[in-house]
Amino acid sequence: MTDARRSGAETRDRILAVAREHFARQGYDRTTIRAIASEAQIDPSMVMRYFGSKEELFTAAAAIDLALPDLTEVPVGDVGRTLVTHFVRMWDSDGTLMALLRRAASDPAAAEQMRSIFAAQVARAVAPVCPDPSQVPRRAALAASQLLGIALGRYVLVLPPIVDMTPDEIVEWVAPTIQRYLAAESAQTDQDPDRVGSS
Amino acid sequence: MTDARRSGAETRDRILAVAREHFARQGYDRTTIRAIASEAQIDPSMVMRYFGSKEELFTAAAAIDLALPDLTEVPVGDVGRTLVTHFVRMWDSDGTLMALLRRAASDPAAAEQMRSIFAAQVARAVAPVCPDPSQVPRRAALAASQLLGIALGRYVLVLPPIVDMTPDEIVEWVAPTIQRYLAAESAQTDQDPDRVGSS
DNA sequence: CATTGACGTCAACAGGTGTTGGCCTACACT
DNA sequence: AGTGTAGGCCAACACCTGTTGACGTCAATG
Repeated sequence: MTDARRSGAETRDRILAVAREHFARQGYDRTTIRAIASEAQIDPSMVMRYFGSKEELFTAAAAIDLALPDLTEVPVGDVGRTLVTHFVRMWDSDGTLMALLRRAASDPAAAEQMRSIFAAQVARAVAPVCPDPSQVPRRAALAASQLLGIALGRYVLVLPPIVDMTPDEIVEWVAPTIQRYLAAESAQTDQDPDRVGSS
Repeated sequence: MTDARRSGAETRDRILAVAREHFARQGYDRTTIRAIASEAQIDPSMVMRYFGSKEELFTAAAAIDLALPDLTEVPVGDVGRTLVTHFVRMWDSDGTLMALLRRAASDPAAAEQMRSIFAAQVARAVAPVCPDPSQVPRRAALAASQLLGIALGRYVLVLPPIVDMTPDEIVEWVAPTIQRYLAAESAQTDQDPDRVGSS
């Protein structure tokens, strides 16, 4: 009857989109294949046929490209601001990273995925602005901790004061932190307080 | 047979202890009543009798007292350092907070619990050191975001660079951030009046 | 002694889960 | 035409989950 035959690759994409949204909103465990299939107007078995298993579906849905800007082309003093702006924008437009973060909270495999993203993308992008190459991982991790902390508060815990902040306000407050973690000469000293916050 | 009759309140505590550990390690969904009961050497139904439901068991296991120090008795400049030290020590000694954090990642009720802990304990403790009372929630939330971000990186995601840091090193790097969020005159300036670089 | 009540076990229910295999149908190709 | 194949649905399997109720059994209490 109503067969509504569809293109195949098209439904595959539709499943992926719905899956991303569900994973991002409810986390891995509470997301069911049946729910995804239902919302994608398809039979659950089709999800299996396309992706093999729930595990593989998640992996496919959580493939992430942070699309980090080339920091060598950014004035050194603007690195913090640039990164915070980038991440806030990314979180607001795509729930994929949130999905991964949620799952990482209770699944070691997803945590491993986050670690590899961190190492391959964040640490790499951030390297050129750190004073001491040997401290790149540490500085990158500190910056990541603050950025993820904001994401946690804003999208997962929904802490009202953070949710109420505009993207610009977040940038204003957090950028100096990232700037210090990445570019300060040492833990305790700021790099050049007089120049922070130009604009 | 081997009845090994026990004191009651004692087994209740045992269940609670095992539950805390499981919730902290695996999160809420992946923790099963059966597993808890098994490790506590008891029948699953006893867990229900003592706590009513898995939900209530979690609530009982996640009752948290942050035991925050009285910041009015701490030199203003040491507030950041004091708080970071306190939290790092707390995370290392008790997994309860981690259990709650993990669950909050996928369960709105646990997130709500975190919000109330935040409002009742963090915001309250932090209030006296903020310059502008109206900004207390925002400043407290920013501080919380950084502290939770570190917890996330160190205990949940297990980012090597953060795990490798000693508690003292974490304090060294993070304390200035907390200090600025709580006590700085504005987002962009450090608290030291001499360094306020106005244009 | 008898009875009560707390501590504990056992077995089962009811529902939801990922996953599988069989079957149907429309389209493209020979 | 006939045929293969990809897209799709249905029903079921096997398993695990929280939860429940009936049933023991020991100790203390009247």
